[in-house]
Amino acid sequence: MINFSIKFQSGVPIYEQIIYAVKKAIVSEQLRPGDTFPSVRELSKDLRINPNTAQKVIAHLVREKLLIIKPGIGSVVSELKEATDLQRKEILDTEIEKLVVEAKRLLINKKEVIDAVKSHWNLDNEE
Amino acid sequence: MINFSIKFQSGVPIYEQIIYAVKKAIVSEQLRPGDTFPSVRELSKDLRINPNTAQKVIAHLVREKLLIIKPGIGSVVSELKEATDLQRKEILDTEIEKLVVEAKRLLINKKEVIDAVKSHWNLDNEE
DNA sequence: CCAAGTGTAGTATGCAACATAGTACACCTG
DNA sequence: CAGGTGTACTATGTTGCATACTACACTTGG
Repeated sequence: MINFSIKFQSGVPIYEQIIYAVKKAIVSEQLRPGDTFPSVRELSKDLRINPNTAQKVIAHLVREKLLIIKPGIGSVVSELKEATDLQRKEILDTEIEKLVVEAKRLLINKKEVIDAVKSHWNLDNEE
Repeated sequence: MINFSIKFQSGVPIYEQIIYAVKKAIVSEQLRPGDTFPSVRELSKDLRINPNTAQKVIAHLVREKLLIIKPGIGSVVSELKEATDLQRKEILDTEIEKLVVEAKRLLINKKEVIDAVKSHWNLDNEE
């Protein structure tokens, strides 16, 4: 049984879209630590994607420590981990800089951006 | 003469890196409206990239209305334009949601994120 | 006028990523 | 021990990226 939803859109790799959907589900507590996660074959069948693509998704999520492999069983949602210094720098420096540059070039106010952050922080329950 | 700097890093398309560097230069006022921008051939020579790639960069920037073509002359930095509703939605909804999801999964505080936004907003003069 | 520079368009090649299909193996569970 | 699990291959087709090269219509500046 699948416990998150996806609407595929072209232009973005399928496996990235799935990974993001899973992260969103975890962050919004639709998926909680300890919950079982679909196996490679189950995921590929339910989402009608290739087993290789499903395997790619799970491998990524394991490498990012969002899933833990239970040999012979499947995988399980893990507890959230603190960011490494490198991950922290990537977000707070690189990613946010990109966001600010794009906002500034489109003449979007600082307040609008910060309000949007606050807004998304409090409700991650979209559709 | 090139009036912005780039350090290429692998994994990201060259043309995207250049586009971003130009945006950053404009936003930080190292490039101002009316300034002349390198021609396709000049850009390809100075950055040692293929003319096609340079053309791709300029075409993108023109389509985003950051440059204006002066036929026979070259191109010129344009005034910043207000975002369309679609661009505004893309940033304030999609992009910021992605940022928040990634921050939350890495247990980064809301305050840290907002402070980083404020910080990047005031000084775009790195290195 | 005209040489030189401009943007633009086209063909072609090599490379890598993405998604697909199919097969196979070692492992653990029930 | 049958069946499910993750994992690892090979292979194909498509797409995007970067390169090389040629060509054309345009405008500038001498």
